[in-house]
Amino acid sequence: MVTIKDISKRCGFSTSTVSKALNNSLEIGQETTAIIRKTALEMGYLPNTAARSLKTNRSNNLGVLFIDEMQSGLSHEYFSGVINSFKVEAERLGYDITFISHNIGNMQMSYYDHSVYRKCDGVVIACVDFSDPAVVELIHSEIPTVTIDHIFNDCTAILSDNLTGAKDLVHHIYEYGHRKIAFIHGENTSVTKRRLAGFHKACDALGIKVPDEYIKAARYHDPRSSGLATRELLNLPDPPTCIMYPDDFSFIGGMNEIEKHSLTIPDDISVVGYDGIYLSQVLRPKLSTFKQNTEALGKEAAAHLVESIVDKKTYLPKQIWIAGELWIGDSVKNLNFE
Amino acid sequence: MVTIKDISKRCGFSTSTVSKALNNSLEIGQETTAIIRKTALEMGYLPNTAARSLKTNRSNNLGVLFIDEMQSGLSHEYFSGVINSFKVEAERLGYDITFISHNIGNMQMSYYDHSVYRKCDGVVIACVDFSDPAVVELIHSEIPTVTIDHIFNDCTAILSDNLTGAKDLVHHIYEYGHRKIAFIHGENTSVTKRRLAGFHKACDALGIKVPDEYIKAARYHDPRSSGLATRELLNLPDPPTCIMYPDDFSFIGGMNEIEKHSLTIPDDISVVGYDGIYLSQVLRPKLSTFKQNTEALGKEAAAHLVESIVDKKTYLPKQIWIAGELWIGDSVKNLNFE
DNA sequence: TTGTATGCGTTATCAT
DNA sequence: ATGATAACGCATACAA
Repeated sequence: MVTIKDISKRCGFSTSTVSKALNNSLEIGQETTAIIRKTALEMGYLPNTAARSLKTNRSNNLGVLFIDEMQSGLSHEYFSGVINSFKVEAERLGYDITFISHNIGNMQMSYYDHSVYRKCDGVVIACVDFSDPAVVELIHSEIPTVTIDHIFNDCTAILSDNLTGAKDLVHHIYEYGHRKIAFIHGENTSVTKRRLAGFHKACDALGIKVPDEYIKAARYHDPRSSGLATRELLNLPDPPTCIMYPDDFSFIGGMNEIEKHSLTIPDDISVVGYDGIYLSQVLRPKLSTFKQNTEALGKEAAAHLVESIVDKKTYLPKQIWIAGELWIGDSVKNLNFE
Repeated sequence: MVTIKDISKRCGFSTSTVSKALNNSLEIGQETTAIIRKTALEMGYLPNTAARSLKTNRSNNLGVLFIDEMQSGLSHEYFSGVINSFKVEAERLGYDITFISHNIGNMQMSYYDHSVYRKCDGVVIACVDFSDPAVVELIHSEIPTVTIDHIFNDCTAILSDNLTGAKDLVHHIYEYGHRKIAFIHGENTSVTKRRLAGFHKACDALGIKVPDEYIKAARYHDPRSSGLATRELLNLPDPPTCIMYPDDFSFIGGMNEIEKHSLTIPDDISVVGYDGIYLSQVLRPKLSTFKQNTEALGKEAAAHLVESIVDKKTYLPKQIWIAGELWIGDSVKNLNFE
């Protein structure tokens, strides 16, 4: 391990001069800086992050906290898309990422503790249940945080535009002639609230009456609960002609249930998903869905988190809305040509 | 931040005693240890990883290096499955994970440099192209490494049993009456070599002759190239009755091509995938495939990597083979009842 | 503009 | 069994 001391010896400047030069300090003469940087490069110098971190209390490390209730981990395509994009942007900005979780070894610790333990300069939080006290503790701590899809006071939020998403879907379905639209929603989170609001707003605007029994609760990313909800909807005396699902993945549960009823999509029943995961585009019929821009979500999250770290004194929390895109597939029957 | 010093003051023992007690050193009396650990807990002490790492040259941090040529990142379900399982086991053993990559900020560094920079105690490597010199450099360095699906001398390898996988698929296809089996394979890696070997061995054993034009090269996780290969196969004067794909994901390219030819799976053409990703099970017809045990792969990788770190002196590199499982779907037509 | 000295929090060596 | 002290590599306050 070549250290600042080694460089210092090699080129005859003191360690502090070397240190300053390597940090592009303006105190040091240009020529000196050049020499020092050159020898550092030649010697293959790498800063010792531990020493630097000990001294500066910064780690160039960003924490990533994500938990979904289904424990899908990285196989949750929406989250993994966001995280991957977050990682790319974080690395571009000079940060590594560390996953934050409860238990490390036999140490039980809170998310906050883990973040402190790893000296994360900031943490991005994406999860379904933002009411978890451990999550709240972290958000209200002195550690800069950015949330995905949830608004906290004094914390920047990167938000997928769920209101518009739900609206756009309803409008699309309406344009195809449907008037009996059911909505299976996920856990009662702010995401769900906004989607429900978008759904009802659009229905109101279009003059569609939605019977209470057309609104069913299920869970995100859980085909089973969406399957059950689907069954209830199909068994209704006056069933809907189109079902909106919590997400593309959950729709699979509905799909199986629809198959069991010997119904065909979209001829007997229309459906739409949400997310625009890869799967949605290779199913037959292709699923109509609302594509969330995971790439932009992750990138913005990293950019704002880093900004809030660097400009800690002046940074003001923001809410960044990320637009999505309606993807029209073949899962909604066009009733206009009947 | 509560430090050892704070604990030392509070309970009247020296910092070194406290340090030893917290590390369960046998030098310290049981009673003393108990007192110290209790106050540490009360005060909410968390070790400072930077200081510890600076002193011990260990970080309790494992590097994860994964690169696929298609840049799919975490959306590559096979890798993300392995990594997620790796992460879970690593955390259980007291390690955090850090992603290793080339550029961090404006620093260009090799994978090895990055691993050193982050003081990784060990690195797990999963990628398509193990011939990359930067990967080889890391593997041959003093940093303990474990590879996934590739064997290097003096480096533990966790290997999915691709030979058996290909064999099992061929046998299944054969049992369903097929004799004209084509194989679209991925890049020329050791994984591909083993699958090809398994394919040919099985065909030989079953007395199947495989014309050269039934073997097509494509790329893993790349629907486009598999689509092209599929087209070539379908346009053959004597086309195969069953096509084996590099992986489930790539199969989608073949599926589209088959659709374009107005052929139906499995009535006109049978297919099998590889991997057993979620997608394969919700396609209609359900894809017959070989499920790789990503969970076991990740877990074993973490366990062996940690073992090689802890028992650095005595550890001997191993090769761990992980069995998979044939998943029979509906994508291979049973010709026996024709 | 450059150099000297100090301390971040921890562990390890050595002495008691 | 416990304590004093040094050192890990770096950044910085201060001196020159």
